[in-house]
Amino acid sequence: MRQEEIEQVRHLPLFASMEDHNRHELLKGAFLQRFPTHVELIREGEPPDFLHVVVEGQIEVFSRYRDRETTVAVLGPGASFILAAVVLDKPYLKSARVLSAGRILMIPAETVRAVFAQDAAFARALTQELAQVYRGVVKELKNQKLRSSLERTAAWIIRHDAERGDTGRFELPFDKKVLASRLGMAPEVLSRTFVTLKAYGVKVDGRRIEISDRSGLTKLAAPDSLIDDPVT
Amino acid sequence: MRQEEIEQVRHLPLFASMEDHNRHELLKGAFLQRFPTHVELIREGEPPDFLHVVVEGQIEVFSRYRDRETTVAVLGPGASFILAAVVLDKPYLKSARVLSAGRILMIPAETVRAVFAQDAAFARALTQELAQVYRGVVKELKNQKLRSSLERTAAWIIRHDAERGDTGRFELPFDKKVLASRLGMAPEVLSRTFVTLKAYGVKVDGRRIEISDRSGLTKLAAPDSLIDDPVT
DNA sequence: CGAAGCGTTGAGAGCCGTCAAACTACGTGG
DNA sequence: CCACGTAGTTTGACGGCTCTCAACGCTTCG
Repeated sequence: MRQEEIEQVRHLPLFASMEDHNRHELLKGAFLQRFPTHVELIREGEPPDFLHVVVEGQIEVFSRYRDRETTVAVLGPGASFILAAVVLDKPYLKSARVLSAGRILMIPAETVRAVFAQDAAFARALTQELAQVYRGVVKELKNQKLRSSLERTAAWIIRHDAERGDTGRFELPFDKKVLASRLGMAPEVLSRTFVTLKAYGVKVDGRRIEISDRSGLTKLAAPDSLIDDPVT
Repeated sequence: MRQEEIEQVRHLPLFASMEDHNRHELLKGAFLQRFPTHVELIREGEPPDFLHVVVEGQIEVFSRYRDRETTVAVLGPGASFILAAVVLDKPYLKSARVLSAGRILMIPAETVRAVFAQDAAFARALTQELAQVYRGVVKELKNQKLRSSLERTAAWIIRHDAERGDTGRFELPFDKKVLASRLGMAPEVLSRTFVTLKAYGVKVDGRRIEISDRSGLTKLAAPDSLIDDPVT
């Protein structure tokens, strides 16, 4: 990795507090790799070779079972993935593919574990990172088990709007097909859900979403900070 | 805590590798408390006060939303819970109640964070523990999103039988009501699912389960180590 | 221009939840 | 020891949610 590239990633929470020479150790064996759309970066069941960090672009994390497939998450810059598999040296539980082209920082799994064993600050950063993502999955599990498709969709719209500054209008960051899978429903169901949401003041035109009756939508979704809030 | 009680918990993976004086520090402020059935130990939304470790008995971890409720996990001896909330000092995402009476080790959250900041071995143990439970929730999310009720129930039976030594017969460890919630369905649905499973050689009599056609059941459930295997 | 993929819509079926009633198991108090 | 109440479980009826299959329009791209 070039010095300039290291500068781009050293401020990520995962690396920020660690000792300089350990960060150097960690990053000197790393690659910053470009990937085109559709490439499958990792495949569930395989042993972990690299810790991946999204630097640019969008990554879809998904999982297969029989002939089905579901999207677990869509990651943007700053997010790392398959950290737990790397730490425990156990097979990936999820696959990942490039949704929109970008660059991925890849750190050899062996190096991550070695530095983890040496650098206490890094170990603590990993703990915090894992605690964070753990809570994220728990929220997603609650979202799935406790809400209907309509509620999940409404809640997603409110949350996504909030992340974009509560302007009441935004563009879908990826295909509806992916959103449907992410929300745990068939594409046809999402399509019909959008139709239903018209009555709640949600206008959908292609990728453009507009919220005209926030209170009605909020009443429908019943947002809950213990499910929807990304920071709590 | 008495010395004798400390002996009972010091060998848990969470405490095994840490320095003696830090373990002492951690445990000296801890309580080993008895709780009767039905008591609600923690309530989602509240700030974390103690790290809880099950020493004896059964704990149901669940979550509420609107007038609904779902069981996230049922924990037995050796399991800790709400570790992530304690580490990050953020509100509990889940509630917990006593399913069958027992004893809980309660370590003040403040102490956990203090020792975490001091003892590198403890920090690493936390990382591993969190990585482990993280993977557990991911598997559960896949289980929910990728399988039908029938498949989840069949897979649960196979897995639970395997944990008991593949004898082909075992007793439900808790009420069917709880199992239904754990598996993500209404009690009535579980009841009907058991009826359907008769055709696959599963006999249900009260709490007694018997598997007579393992291959048929396996074909139905399509067990997947990346969903069902507790150690992978 | 044609092919391929996405999104929408319709039709139909199956899965799942709710409500209600009846039955069972269990523990408590008389 | 029995009567009773409570909670868990089962069953039926019903409706709604969600999935699948299929057809069609639209956009994109080679």
